[in-house]
Formats: sequence, C-alpha cells, structure tokens
Amino acid sequence: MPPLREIPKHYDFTEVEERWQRTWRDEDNYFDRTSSRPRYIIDTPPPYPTGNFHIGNALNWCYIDFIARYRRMQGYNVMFPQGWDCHGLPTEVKVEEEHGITKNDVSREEFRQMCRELTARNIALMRRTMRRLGFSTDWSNEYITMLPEYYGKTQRSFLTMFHAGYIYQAEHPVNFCIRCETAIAFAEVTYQERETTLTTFDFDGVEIATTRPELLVACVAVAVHPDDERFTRLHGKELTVPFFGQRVPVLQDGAVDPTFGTGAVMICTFGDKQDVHWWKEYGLPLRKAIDRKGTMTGIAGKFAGMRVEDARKDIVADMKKANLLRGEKRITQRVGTCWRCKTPIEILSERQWFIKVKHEEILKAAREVKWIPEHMRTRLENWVAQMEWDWCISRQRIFATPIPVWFCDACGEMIFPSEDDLPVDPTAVRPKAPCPMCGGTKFTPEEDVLDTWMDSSISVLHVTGWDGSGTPPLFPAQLRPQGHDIIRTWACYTILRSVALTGQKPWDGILVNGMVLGEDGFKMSKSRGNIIQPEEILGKYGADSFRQWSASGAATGSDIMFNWNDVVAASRLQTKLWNIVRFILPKIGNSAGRKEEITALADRWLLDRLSGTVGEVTSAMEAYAFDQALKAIREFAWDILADEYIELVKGRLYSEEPERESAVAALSITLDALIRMLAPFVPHFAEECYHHLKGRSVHKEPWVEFGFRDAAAREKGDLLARIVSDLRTYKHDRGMALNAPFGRLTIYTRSPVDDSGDAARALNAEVLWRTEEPVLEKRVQDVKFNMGVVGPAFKGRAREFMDAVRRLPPESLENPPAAMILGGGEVPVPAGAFTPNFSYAIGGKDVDVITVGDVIVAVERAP
RNA sequence: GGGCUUGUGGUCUAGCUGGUUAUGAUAUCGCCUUUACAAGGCGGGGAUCAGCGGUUCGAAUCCGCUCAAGCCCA
Repeated sequence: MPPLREIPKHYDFTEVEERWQRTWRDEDNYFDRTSSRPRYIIDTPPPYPTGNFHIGNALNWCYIDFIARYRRMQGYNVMFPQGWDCHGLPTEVKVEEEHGITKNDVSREEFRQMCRELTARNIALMRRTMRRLGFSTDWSNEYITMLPEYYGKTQRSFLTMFHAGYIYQAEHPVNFCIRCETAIAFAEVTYQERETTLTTFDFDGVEIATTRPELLVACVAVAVHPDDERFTRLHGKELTVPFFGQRVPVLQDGAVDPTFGTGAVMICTFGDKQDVHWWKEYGLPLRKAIDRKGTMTGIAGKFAGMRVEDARKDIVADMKKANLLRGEKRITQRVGTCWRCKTPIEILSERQWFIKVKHEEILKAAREVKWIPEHMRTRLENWVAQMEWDWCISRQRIFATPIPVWFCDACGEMIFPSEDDLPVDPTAVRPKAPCPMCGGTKFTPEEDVLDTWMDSSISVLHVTGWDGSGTPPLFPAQLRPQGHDIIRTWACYTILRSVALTGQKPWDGILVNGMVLGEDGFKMSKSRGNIIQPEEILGKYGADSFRQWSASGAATGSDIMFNWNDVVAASRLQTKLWNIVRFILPKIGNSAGRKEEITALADRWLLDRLSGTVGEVTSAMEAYAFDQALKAIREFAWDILADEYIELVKGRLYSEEPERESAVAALSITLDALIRMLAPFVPHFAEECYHHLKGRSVHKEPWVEFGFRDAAAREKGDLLARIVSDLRTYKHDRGMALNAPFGRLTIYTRSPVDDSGDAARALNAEVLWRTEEPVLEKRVQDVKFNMGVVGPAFKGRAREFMDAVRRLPPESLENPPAAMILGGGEVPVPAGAFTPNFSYAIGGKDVDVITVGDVIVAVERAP
C-alpha cells in the first residue's frame, strides 16, 4: 500500500480507531509455537465474567498491552492470552434470579448448563469492550475455566497434589442454613436486627448470660475479660457445665465485653464467629450439638432429636426447676441470616478438603520473583508468615469444578478416577471398577466442589502448555500482571501451586497495578455512584486517549484516581501530534527514506535530543514506568520538536536553500522514531500516522534504536533554541507580531556558531554571530552558588563562606581567587563554587541588550 | 486491632539513593489570529511539599510521633 497522502485537517478518533480495529487481524498477535525467537509469556489475569469489563480491568489490561506491543517490537515471541475465571457464587445467584428458581429446584447438570449459558453471554460482552480498547490479545490462546479441557486440568492438579500429600480432609466450621440444608458463603449471609431473649443463669457459681442456652451442651470454655475484677477469683480455674457435666476452663481474653450481660461468656462450638475464633486460638475441643437439619445431636442427652427452638424452651424450663435461672431479658441483636430464606444461620463443623500451606516453599519462590513495585513482595511475605491455617479448597456449591472422588460405602475408601477419564463429575458417573480395598460396588460421590482459586491458580501452568503432568514446556512465564488487592489470594495460591506441581516459581516477574478510584477519591462502587464505565470514555475521547490516561495517570503500582482532565489532556496531545504530522509530511514529500547528510546545526541538535529521548523512553519501558515513558515522548514531541525545532527551521523548509534537505532528513528520521515510540501507547493513532508516512503497519516495525550523539551540536543548539525563544518573547513583550521585521541582532558567543541562517529566518531579522568581546559595559550584579560544591566542602561553615564571597570585590567574583580568608584562616576556594551574574549596559545608543546565559545579544531594532 | 501504602499550587500529578528558583497537566488571568495546530503560541498569579518534633551546614526527600485516606486481613 502506498503512503496515504490525503491528510484530513481534524483527527477523527472514532473513524480511525474503528477502521483499524476492522483492519487488524487477530493472527498478527498469535504466539508462534514454532518460532525460535526469545519468548515472552504473559500470565494474563482471567477476569470473572460479570459481563462488565470495568475501568480497573481496563487499567490492568492497558499495562499488559503496552508491554506486549513493546516486546513484540523488540522481536520477542509474545503470548498475551486471555482467560475467563468462570466458576463462582455470583453467577449461581444471578441464574437463580433470572430463572426464578433455587439451585435445588433443578438437577445439578441443568443448573450448570444455565450457569454456562449466562457466563458465555457475559464473556461475549466483555470481549467486545476489550476489542474496542485496542488490546493486542492473542485470541488463539483463550481459555475458559468452565470448559472440560480446562477444569480437567484443575482436577488433575487436585489428584497430583493429593498423591503428593498436599491435600487432606478435616473438620472445619462453615456457615449453614438448616432450612436450605446447605452451606453458604459469607457473601450469602445477610445481617438483620432481630429480637431475642438474653437468658442469665447460674453456671457452676458464675452468672452467665446467653442468647443460646440450648448450646450449653456444646460449651467448651468460659471467657472473662482479664481486667474484670469480678472474676479474678476464677483465673486458671475449671468449671462444671450445668446438666451436662463437662469440665471447661476459664479463659481470660480482652475481646470479652465486660459491659455486656454479666461479663462472663460461654464459648460453644459454635454460637457465633467469635466462638470459632476462640476455638481456634485456644485449641478447644469440638462438641457438635446441632446437625444439618437443625436438630439436637446424640450428645444432647434428653434433648437429642429435638428442634433447636424446642430444646431452648425446655432447657430454660429445666433451669427454672433447678433454681439456676437468674433472669430473662428481651434484647435486639444483629443476626446473620440466609440471604434467600432469612433463616438464622448456624455455624456447623463439616468435613472439608484442605491444602497444606508450606510457608518456606512459598516464601522461597516469592523471593525468586522480581516484584514491581518491590514493596508488594513484603505484603505477600507478611501474609504468608501470619497464615495460621491451611487453605480450605472445598465449597458446597454447584457451578464449579467437581472434586473427583468417590467414597466406598462398604469400607469408606477414597476412590479416584484414572487420569484418562478426566474431567469427571462423580455425581453423574460411577467408578469404573469395584473398590480396590474391599471389592465394594456401592459408592457415594463427593458432592463438594473446588474453590474457584483452584482453577485460576493454575492459569500460568495452562498458558505455558501444561498437559497435566511435570513441568510445562514454556514454564515459567515471564510476567504476571495483577492488582494489589489479590496478592494474598491469586498471587499467593499461584506460587503455592506452581511450587507444589513443578517445584519452580511461576513467573520471572510480577507487575502489580493499583486500584482505580472514582473522581471523589474513593474506590468506585455502585452505592457511592462514582462508577465510570470505559464505554463512556471511549465514546467521548476514544481508546487511545483512555490508554494514555492509563499510562500517565499515576506511577505504575500506585492507585490511580480517574479524572476527566487527564483524558482531555491526552486527546489534546493527539491533536498536537496530528498537526505536527500534518505539517511535516508535505514538507518531506517524496524524499522520505532518501539518505541525506545531516549538516545544519539545528538538525544535528534535534537528532541528539531525539537520541536522548529514545534512551529515556526505552529505560522507562524496561522499568514498566509508563508514565515516565509517555512524559518523555510528550516533552520531546511538544516542546522540543514542535515549539523549538519546527519554529526554528520553518523558514528553511519553505526556502530553496541547499540545507533544506538536511532538515527534511532530520524530520523524516524523527517522525519515524516518534511514531514507533508512540505505537504501544496509542496503537490506532500511531498506525494511522505511520501509514501516512511509510504506507505500512507500525506494529510490525522494530522498536527504536537510535544513537546520535553530538555534544557540540547539543550545546550550541540549546543556545540557538534559547536565543530564538527569548527573542520571540522579547518581540511579544513589545507588542510586535512574531514575524514582524526585527532589524539587526548581534550575538556574541565564545566560539563560532553557524546556524545556517535559521535564527535570521525564524526571527525575521539580520543576525550577526560574533566571537569578539562586545563593546559593552559589563558589571557583576550578584553571585550564584553551587550548593553541590559548597556544601560538602564547607559543611557547617557554608553560610559563613557564602557571606564572605558576597563581600568580595567584583573582579574577584569574575576571576575567583585560589584561596580566601575565612574566620581568620586561609581556606582554598573550590573550583565551580560560584559563578557571577552579569548585567550589561551600553552608552547612548538605541540598542537593547539581552543575555542568554553568558551570551550577549545586542538588539538594534528596525526603525 | 494488625500488615503494606499514600498525603506536594483550586484539582490531579512528578520528584522522595538530601543540594541553587519544587515537575507537568488542568483550571484561572493577560497578550497574540504568525502560510501545522486558538483543542494553538507567549507570559503572569497561585504550594508554609498533611501537622509536630528530630538528624544535618542544608529536608518534599532520612528518622519518630500525630492526624487523614486506600487495599488486604482480624
């Protein structure tokens, strides 16, 4: 395709972005499994398919896309896969809502099917937003955790870890709804104000108040506040539980509220969350008093088999009879209830599956990973160090990866499927062989399913090509990008699982992004009403502006507050860049690509500045400092290229001077490099510009490597730009049009400067460069100190030294003495400790004098 | 209550391995339509760098305390 030559005056981001999104082919972003180029594999976070790709996701994905595009330009074989972490409670709840059912109303498989359909719809919605944002996703490496080929691997990893001794079963407290007969998650508990009775009774000589007297049988301890003098006599004692007779210790714990009830509480397994906490903390025994149907168990003696409420009434009646009852009072209490049927939840101890947390293994691998920013590793280390319990991986739900286990009814043996039969749903199929222990043929399937993190914590194994055993061929990945809110879950579990399954760290590096806050500075939430959807920004300013906001809104890793200002500024940068391109392209015309020698001072200066910018941008990209990279590009393009260079050489470009070609060549090189550096950030804009410039895709170009160092051009060019700029200001201050004729300028410099006539044309003046001493009256006005020299040399006497210097005669300031008297002694004057500031005067002539550094410009204005 | 992080002009932000006048954006004010750009150019005003104390010749930067905020956990 030849270069596009028609350049519209206005940059229409909607038209351009949509056009390129239609043009680009997915295949261009595919990871090449046959390539020998160095690989760069990104363990993209698989989002939960809510149907809404929110602004926080978008920030994270922008970072990933910057890296993916940058690494591709550097020649890496990049994999930017996309996964979907499907299993979870919110989908189950949404399906129940949409279909007006509860999950127990239909078969497990029917319910799963409904969940899969909803998830597929939501994924489609989110894919659309991702494409609109211009991400260079590798869609050939998409994975969906609810599909058999993925969760089969989850099941395989479960079996492998079980056989390696990581996984075991144990009793664990869970929230339970005795009406629905199901365990429920904390997210499913709704709290309500309820009125209940607080019963006070004599507990072996101590008055205790409780709302759950029927749990007396499950009492395992009594707790009092350590400073409560009413109970000092009980410290270290044991008490006997009324009616049931078990001996229980008296614990002292600061969490007891001495003002509630009688100040002494009984700890039961389990009355509430606090009981669970104490039970773990003090290693108390477990007494199960209530079963899954809400009836009292065998240990409740004469109350066994009774409903909980009936047992409560009876036991209070018994207390009255035994003269133990001391009072009854109606109180209101916050009670956790089942979100659906509003039945108060019970905390029951149920058999659960666990993964052993081996702290040292996790910490060792975490230390081998490069963390960006560094301090995020500390969060993981602190979290791991204080983890007291193992990871509970079983869930009592339906839409999740089934635990692939049966139990033999005859002998209780665990039966596992063979790996070739995975994935398997043990509730739907039977083991293929009789029980190997006893030959039994009746089995009970495990109905529990796996925690969703069991799926997502092997994403890195999946994308690196894991077939279910050993170490994947492309393992470990190069980068894990994720938010800091899930370090203790996703990052931690992934490390744990990688070490358990492969013995290695999962990734070379982890890039942790901040949270996106609303314009009011708070985390975006529906209740605050401060949510901004990516689509809203895309509609108003386009994908590239949004992407620029992501890069420049805050330093990588810090939380970033959304604000429209930054998006507006981003779109203005695009307009500015567009106009730069629109100006340059016709000037360089067909000469683009021709090799011309860069001869003029300004041109060599521009290339030296460009070369410095390339270095800055590249090292910022290597450090994932996207804000610094974009800032360096912006400063170069706007300040140096547009405001300084182009203003300086415009005249030469309009002219027929031979050195016009030098400027054309410098501009060609610069524009090409600039667009390539922009490509990872604003892929649509860069693509549009590059097609105008070269007629081909910028995304197939290599990253810029450009070294052009010319210290003399740098120094003299800086001076030239500064002189032109200051004189334009001078004209402006005197109300002159900037292109108004300006008379004669004489510029006195130390060494000769040849600006190829640029200053004269830019200022519309006759310009004389001179190296002789100007015939001017010069005097020292004041002195400027270099604290970097003065401070270390004089320490505490720095101020004294500076005062003494200020008292020196003017000629000594201009030519510093080797030593001077300070506080009665002679001290050496270090080189470069200070420089004089001069002021100039010229007698009797109509001449203004401007100083630019140590350069003097005499201005003879046109009559 | 614990761990980690943050606090810089009206607003957002850079600097934070200590060193001249604290970076930029945005907003605001003034001037300017000069053949890329008024969504622009040039210039001005606007900050006791959260507060207090310490280390130092010198602190936005290092240390301590206080206050406020964020994330995760109890």
